[in-house]
Amino acid sequence: MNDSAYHHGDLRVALLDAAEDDLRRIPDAVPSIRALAARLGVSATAPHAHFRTKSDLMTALAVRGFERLASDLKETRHDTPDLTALAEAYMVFAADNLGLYRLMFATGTRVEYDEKLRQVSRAAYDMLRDTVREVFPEATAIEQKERTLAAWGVVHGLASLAAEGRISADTLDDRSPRNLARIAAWLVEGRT
Amino acid sequence: MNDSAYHHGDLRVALLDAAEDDLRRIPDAVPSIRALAARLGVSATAPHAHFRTKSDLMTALAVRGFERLASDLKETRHDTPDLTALAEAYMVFAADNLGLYRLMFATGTRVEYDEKLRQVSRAAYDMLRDTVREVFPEATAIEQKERTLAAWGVVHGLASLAAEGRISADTLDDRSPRNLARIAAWLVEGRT
DNA sequence: CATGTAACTATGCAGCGCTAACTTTGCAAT
DNA sequence: ATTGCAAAGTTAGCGCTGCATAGTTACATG
Repeated sequence: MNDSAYHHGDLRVALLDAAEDDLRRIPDAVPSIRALAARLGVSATAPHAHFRTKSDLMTALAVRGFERLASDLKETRHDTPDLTALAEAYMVFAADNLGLYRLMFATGTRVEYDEKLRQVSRAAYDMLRDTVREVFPEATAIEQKERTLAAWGVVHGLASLAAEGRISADTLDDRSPRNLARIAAWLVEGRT
Repeated sequence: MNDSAYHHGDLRVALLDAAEDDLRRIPDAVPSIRALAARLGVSATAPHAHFRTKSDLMTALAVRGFERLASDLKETRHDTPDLTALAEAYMVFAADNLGLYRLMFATGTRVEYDEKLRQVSRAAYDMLRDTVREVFPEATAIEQKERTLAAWGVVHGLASLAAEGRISADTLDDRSPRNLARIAAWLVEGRT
């Protein structure tokens, strides 16, 4: 609430915003703490007061990512269970937030060590689980579990492959999020 | 062939071996050139004569990874087309070569800029494509393409999620490569 | 008004990738 | 055999990184 040199106001949020902005502009580069600090006009070690390690900053960033992803998924889901629409929202998120999406599933981002992260990533997963349950109401509990996991796998797999540029034009003509979602949902729904 | 201080013998291969060994021992850490050089008893900049940049070293490592993956897949495939067996070989490779597998699909590893890398990763993909074709001989060309991509997506997706520790015990009881492969193949084959 | 604490600065360390200039070695052509 | 040259390796050094430590400032609270 104050713009004097000291006490930036909300450096914590400003750091996350700046990092996310960097990630959006150059998805291939991992933002550096020092560069973020310089950009915000604070000393190189100021961020350390808000994030003990760089990993903590990245985890906080991933948390925001999962919150936004869950929010996006929720928006498409509230009316009627539609696996294709849900998958498309997922693909669009991955494509529109490439750097952030990579970070969310990066090696350094260890779900098991951060309760908040586990919570929000679980929330996104539950969205998918509920939809699968509604699409296959007659399936056994185990089948629903396995189909949910398989659905997550194919959606995340295709999104990741697309994100890393692993799907060549030769492999698939239309590599749009919409088409990738169609293929994923087609497989999960078991059409032939 | 010579162990004098100069002319290590085959520093290039030794670097790749050492890096792979590091990756196997600490899958979460990216090997540093300087540390590799120190371990091999050469100066910090000696590797530069064989790999212009670190990215080049990583790419070469990824190439070896894809060669081994393709070789593993080939071994399971030569007799009869079996999606489950192929998927299991994939899952086992990912689990047994965690660090290397991550590297192969890491952001820095850009298939589009390295002809050799494109070639070997394509070879692994073709293995999957051929099996899908044999399992669904009556499908149209487009359907085969899409099912192959979907199969790759679910196999890679589940392998990645497992590799990053994203599948909790609550989500799936048996997280063994074998069971993950079973689920992936089950989805691809369209059983209900 | 005193004081403690959260937020920030300054300094410095070790490690990183990479460049540049130089030295050693082995091979190949004369 | 000698020479010349390119490949392989060395040393020195730059700029960047994350992080620890110690000191400083500002605000909130008694």
